[in-house]
Amino acid sequence: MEAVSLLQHQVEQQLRAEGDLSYVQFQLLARLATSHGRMTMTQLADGVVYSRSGLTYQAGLLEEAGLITRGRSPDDDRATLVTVTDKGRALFDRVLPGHVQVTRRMLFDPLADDELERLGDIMSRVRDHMRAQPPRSAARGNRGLGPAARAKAAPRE
Amino acid sequence: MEAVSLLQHQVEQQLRAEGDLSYVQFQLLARLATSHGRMTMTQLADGVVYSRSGLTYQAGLLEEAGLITRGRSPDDDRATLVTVTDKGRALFDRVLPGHVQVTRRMLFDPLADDELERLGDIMSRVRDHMRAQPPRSAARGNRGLGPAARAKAAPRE
DNA sequence: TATTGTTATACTCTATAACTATA
DNA sequence: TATAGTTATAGAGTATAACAATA
Repeated sequence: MEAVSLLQHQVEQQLRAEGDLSYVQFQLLARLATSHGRMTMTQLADGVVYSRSGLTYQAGLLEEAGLITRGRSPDDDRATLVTVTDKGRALFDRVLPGHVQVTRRMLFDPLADDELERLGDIMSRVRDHMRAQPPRSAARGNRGLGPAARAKAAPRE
Repeated sequence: MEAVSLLQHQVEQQLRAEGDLSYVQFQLLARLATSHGRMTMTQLADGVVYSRSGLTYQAGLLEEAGLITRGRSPDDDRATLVTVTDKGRALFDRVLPGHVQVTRRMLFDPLADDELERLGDIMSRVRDHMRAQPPRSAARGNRGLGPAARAKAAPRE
């Protein structure tokens, strides 16, 4: 966990310094820039964010910054389709090399090839296992964000 | 990173539900409960927190909750010695089993013994490597919290 | 001069609940 | 009745800068 914390911190520093992005924002941008077309908010949220309102907030920031666009879906009038703008793509492209560099320097460099491969295998399996875990509290009004979101627990007080 | 995110989220849920603790607070408590005597704020911060004020804030919460005590160090009048109270130890003991259970269920269960061992080896080495990395911006007024803290970058604006 | 720690402050982010609108 | 998304709001947490006190 300490290694992860150090990595996350460094990654966030780089993203903030070179693109004024949080890691969550970078992930959202990466999803959109990597995918072909548009995505709904729900699709976009999956695995990145644990509440709907959290995504709305982040999407609001990204839209305000001109990195994404939101519009009604023609298929489903309830859904919002999110698209990366050229500016968004440009920012992603501008930030990505530094991100790769940090990741490499911090995580990949000290590992031998077979170790890195093994790490990937292990963590992929762990991820799949976690996604398949039944949520602890399957509270109502809290569905539609995938397994990760559904794992959200009861209110604090 | 997704696996880590899912794990962290579940761990935080458990700690919040069973002990009303954040993960940072749990880590601080764990350090103190595990160590024999008292620790200075600086020692306590190492590897857990990235700013002095952040630790002061968290220590304030823990003290207010009666989980720790802060007092002047006899050796160094600048330093603050932090001690776990009985209540703090009790809370840690109460929360720990659930923490172990979550960790086991989410992370350990899907792995074979040798895989878990390998994961430990790999991540330990990664951690050591990261700790040894030279900070990107060795800004002044930002020392004394160990390598992790020193990695802190320039102000945002 | 450097280090330890605190405080004031500003800001980011997250989450719950309530709500609108569509399927 | 369920789902998609937004809004209002409250609260937790973090970090910078300025500061006081000691080494």
